[in-house]
Order: sequence, then C-alpha cells, then structure tokens
Amino acid sequence: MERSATTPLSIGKLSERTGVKVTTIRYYESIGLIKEPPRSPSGRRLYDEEAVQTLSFVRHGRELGFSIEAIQKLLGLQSRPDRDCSDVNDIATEQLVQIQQRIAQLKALETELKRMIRECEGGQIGTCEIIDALNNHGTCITGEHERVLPF
Amino acid sequence: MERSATTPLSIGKLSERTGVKVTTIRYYESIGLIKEPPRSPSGRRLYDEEAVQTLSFVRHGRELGFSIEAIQKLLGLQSRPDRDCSDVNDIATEQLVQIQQRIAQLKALETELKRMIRECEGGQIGTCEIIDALNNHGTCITGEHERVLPF
DNA sequence: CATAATTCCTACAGCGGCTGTAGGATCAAC
DNA sequence: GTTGATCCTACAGCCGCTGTAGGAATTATG
Repeated sequence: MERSATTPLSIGKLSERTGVKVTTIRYYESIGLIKEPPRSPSGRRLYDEEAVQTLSFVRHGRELGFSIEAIQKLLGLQSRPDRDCSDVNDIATEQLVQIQQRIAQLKALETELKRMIRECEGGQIGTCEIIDALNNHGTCITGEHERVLPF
Repeated sequence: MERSATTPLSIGKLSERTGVKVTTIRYYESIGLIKEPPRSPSGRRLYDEEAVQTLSFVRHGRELGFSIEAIQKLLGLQSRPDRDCSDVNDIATEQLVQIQQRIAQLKALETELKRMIRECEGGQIGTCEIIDALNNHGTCITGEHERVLPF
C-alpha cells in the first residue's frame, strides 16, 4: 500500500487537481487547516497525494456548507478510523439543521418578495407597493423576519 | 402636513424606535447610507421622524436580504415618487431570483446531507459513510454543487 | 543558451456588514 | 455631587477568502 514516492506536486498542480485556488491553499495553510508541506531547495511547496485527498475533503466540506471549524473537527476525526463516528454524525446533523433553518427563512423572504412584486402593478413610485412595503413593515404577512441575513 | 418641530431623538432612542443598533446606525452614516444628522452643541446626533422612516426602510430592506447597495438605490428611488417604479420592480425581482437560487442550492445540500446521515448507521469512523462521502465526491447524487457558499 | 512567460514566494490590504474595544466626554437621576 | 447611563471618536476584528505589490525561480520558446 505504500507507494508514496510519487513526484511531488507544485501548489499550482495541487490547485488544478482539487479545484481549490492557489491563494486559498496558502490561506488554509496559514490558518492551520492543512499542514505545512515540505519545500524545495528554493522554497516552493511540494505536495503529495495525501495533500490532494485532504484538500478534496476540505473542498467538498466547504461546498456542503460546513464551516472551517467544522471541517477541522472532521479532519481530526477522520484520522482516527477506529473511533465511534457519532461525533461525525453530530456535526453533519447540526449542519443539516442549520441548512434547513436557512431554507425556511429564505422561503419566508421569497413569499414576502413575491407578494410585494405581485402587488406592484407598475406605475409611479409614489404608489408603488414595493416601496410601501419597505416603508411599512405592518403590511408584511410574514410577521417577524429579523436577522435573516447574511445570505 | 408639516409638523417637523418634534423633539429630536438621540441615537439611542432612534435605535430603540427602529431596532437598529447604535453602532450600526453610526456605521450606516459612515458609509453614506443615511445622511449626517445635525448635532447638539456638545456634538451628539439629533434625529427627526424622517430619520426613523429612513432607518426603518433600511432595516426592513436588510431583513428581506437586500444588499446595502440595493437599499441605497431603493432609497434614491423612493425620494422621487413621480418616477416610474419599474426600477424598483427590477431590484426586487433580482433579489427574488437570488433568493430562489439560494433556496435551490441549499435544498441540494440538504438532500446530500440527509443521504450522508441516513447511510451512516453508527459504527466506526473507518467505515463511516459521511466521512466517505466527504472523501469521495463521486458518490454525490447532486453532482456539482460548487461555490454554494457562503451561507 | 538567452530571453520571455509563467509560476511561485511573502506580506499585507480589502471585501461586506457589521461588532467590539479603548478611552474619553456629557448627560440624567438621585 | 456623584454615580451610572449614554454618547463620542478611532481603530481592530469577525469569516473566508481575494487581490495587490514586488520580487525570485522555473519552464517554454527561439
């Protein structure tokens, strides 16, 4: 299983292989998310296949909306295959809950925006229902939709 | 209609009336979103009812997910009630489209996370389907779900 | 083999939309 | 008169990057 003597990858090649930008890779290293690779005599970073794996893992996690912090935990857990995976499940479940909450919030906004747009039938701003709705929260059907942001 | 000689509000009262934090009000002023109010002899900001209106408008817009930039445009439009409201409609529609796209993306993530969690039946991390899914994008049913972030 | 284009390096600033901190000045209540 | 709340400015920090400047090293082409 040990064939680690493959030609090392430059940061650019690693970027190509994983779809993570060069600057982002360096950023991940700077915050300690991925480990510092060895360097060439001239100081260039040299990566191996394990780095490709780790970075792909990170990328996929980010795509699924996991925070850097959560990914850091997951990476730590991943390296202990004999441990119980309930911690992993907890992190994923928490992420799912947050996404579901976010969807619910955005749907409320969607409903509200649709209503505003429907009631604005074109005309002058003075009688525009969109402007009116923004001026007058009382007309909202969704009641409180506070701190829904950021996107 | 002109009864503007009401007692001026302090920034704290304005904050209470609008639900926008004091620091955020000052921030909005600093970026030019709301105008600089007159000051008391000792340099404290003095607001009137128009400021309450404007800030409520801003707050509601933010709650609906509009960017500061979009709100700035809407505020500009609002002050010209005789103009056609199609620009307003465009901004709101664009916002709606973005929210709908965001919902679609998040739903894809939700599906994916649910699948991962469902297939992880508890056990050891070495065989955990969640970790496996993160390692191996190929198992994703959603195909490409890139740059869905940030939240 | 010389030159040109590309890749790489570090360090730091900036994005959006705030929030928090430090260190004061002023105001209202008792 | 004193305490405590509110206000002021100025600046740093949050997340997760992205962009810039100014070099050094490597690779591709003539």
